[in-house]
Amino acid sequence: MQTIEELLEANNIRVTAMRLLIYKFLAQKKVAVTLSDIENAFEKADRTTLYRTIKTFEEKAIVHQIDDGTGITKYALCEKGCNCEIETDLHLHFHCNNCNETICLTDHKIPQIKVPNGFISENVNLVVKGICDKCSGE
Amino acid sequence: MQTIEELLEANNIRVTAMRLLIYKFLAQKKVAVTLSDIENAFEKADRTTLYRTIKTFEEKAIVHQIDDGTGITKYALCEKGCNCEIETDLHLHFHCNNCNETICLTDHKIPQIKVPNGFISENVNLVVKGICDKCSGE
DNA sequence: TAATTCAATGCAAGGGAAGTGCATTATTCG
DNA sequence: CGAATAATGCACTTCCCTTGCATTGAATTA
Repeated sequence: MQTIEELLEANNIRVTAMRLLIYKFLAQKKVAVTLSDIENAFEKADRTTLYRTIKTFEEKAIVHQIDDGTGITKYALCEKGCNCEIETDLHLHFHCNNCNETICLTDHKIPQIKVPNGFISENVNLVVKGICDKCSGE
Repeated sequence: MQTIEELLEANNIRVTAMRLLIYKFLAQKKVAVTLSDIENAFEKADRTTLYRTIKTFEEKAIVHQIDDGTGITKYALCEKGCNCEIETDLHLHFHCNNCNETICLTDHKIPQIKVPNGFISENVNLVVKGICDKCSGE
């Protein structure tokens, strides 16, 4: 088992108290979060610090960005099955219209998409919108 | 052949000079445009007017909104094959990483996407990113 | 240990896009 | 024509993203 400290160091990210807290917050969350979500969770911290921390995590490929169509960027930890640094990896995200949460479905792959002649597909961003399991089950 | 005036009236949109110009601008553009694009094309007009005109077109279902992941909302005219008022219609858009343009591929349908048990899919937003035909052909 | 260096953090400010309230102008209808 | 309603223009606000710069803190070296 790898500690968070080891994980950060393995990705060339200097370990600080703030970064450990932010990582734990992301890990505990099952859904993708906005910067404001993180901001509300850590009222003591400055927004800029959170912003740059997320950017650092993104550059070091332990976090990836999600655009679910709400207009606000969301972030989620990369998992084992999430090879988002690889361009051909096909992301699938689910956005719930009821609870407004966005979930990363790493084990659901996207089928091959056909594009017209002359077009070169490098990346696919797919967001399915609807009702999530929590909201539909009640 | 239907004139633009007739088309607007058929959709319960009052005909004004501004609206005709904006419609023509959208029709002449092959790609989806941002509000700023329209703003730059009509420097005389106020941004609010353009904003509300697009909103009106959207409500009357002659324009649809596209979220291509750039963070800026884009708009495109609905065509015959574009039944975007129907929730089950599957939009497919192509975003060129080179020229930064977004194209509406109405004749390319999206395959059925499987979601986990308990999830209800209502809508699918799919953006393929890569190089468009113009940029790849040179 | 003390001094130096570089990264992380915090504060302030700016920019862009979306959206709203209200007055003014234009259009439609009686 | 005159009244009512819609469209337009102006001003302003909010929200999110981003950057510059000063300060703090950690690590490295003499």
